[in-house]
Amino acid sequence: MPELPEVETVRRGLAPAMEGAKFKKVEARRGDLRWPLPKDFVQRLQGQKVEGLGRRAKYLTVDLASGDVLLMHLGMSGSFRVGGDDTASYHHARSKLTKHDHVVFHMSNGKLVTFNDPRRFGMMKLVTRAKIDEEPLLRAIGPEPLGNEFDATMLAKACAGKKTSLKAALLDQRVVAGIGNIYACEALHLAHLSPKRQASTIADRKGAPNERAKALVDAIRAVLKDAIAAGGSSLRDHRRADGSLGDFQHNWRVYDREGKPCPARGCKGTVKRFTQNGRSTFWCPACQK
DNA sequence: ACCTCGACCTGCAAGC
DNA sequence: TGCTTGCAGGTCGAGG
Repeated sequence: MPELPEVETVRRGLAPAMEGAKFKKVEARRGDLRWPLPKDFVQRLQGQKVEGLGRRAKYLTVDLASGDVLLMHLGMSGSFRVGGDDTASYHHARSKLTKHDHVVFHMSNGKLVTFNDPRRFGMMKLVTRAKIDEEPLLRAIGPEPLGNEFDATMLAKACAGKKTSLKAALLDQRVVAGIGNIYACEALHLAHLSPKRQASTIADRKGAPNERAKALVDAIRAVLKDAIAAGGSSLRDHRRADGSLGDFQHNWRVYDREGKPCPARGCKGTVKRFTQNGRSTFWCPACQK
């Protein structure tokens, strides 16, 4: 379930298992993810020390002492599992593998980190850190919504002149990083803005932000922060017995709540669903203008 | 250059 | 019970 908050939660869950440790052994059990794993994938990882785990948009970045960066994306159905200390035998560890466990990292600290992805829309790739600014997958990605550079001025400038809908603009990773179908719906609802509204209407003719742009920036920040906080608590308190990461409880306002009462204060509306750019949009026509 | 849509995959729930 | 259909949190790349 990977939009920015989920990926950030995964990053925080993986950090204690990976940072400072080396890849003792890497198993590429199934290399045909979104793109094939490079043939030197295992060789370039094994023996390398992990200096740190980062995130850019919905990508996880693993910085290696070699100067390589392991770039990973969860696609639609990717998740990680952190196994307990691998003091048991290799064969015991193997016996716990399940269907769709495509890549397994045996870390030098005994932790077992397993990537599972039924639909295989996820990906892993090795890039050179010195050339990461040239990486095509990252090059065009817009500002981090929780970073300092993201504000109403930026968002309005990115949306100015756009003929497409506000929701489609939020899903465009070049406009702002890390928002997916759920948090686009959630942020628009919190900001009381219609997903159908033309994106350019959050800016004036010169591209300067109006009140809508400001409300949307605040809403985006709020829903993402809340979701990360929920993920963090889930990581601490409700972590599944098998250590799965990337899957936790949400309390959505409108997403997947078709027919339910609108949660906005004082609104008597009902949550509706319709298809927009091939994807489900959930919203309240009564309070989202 | 912008925008929309198909394609990539598997699993699951709902309907008949 | 079994079959079919539609839908799922992403995003690249083709084509208009």
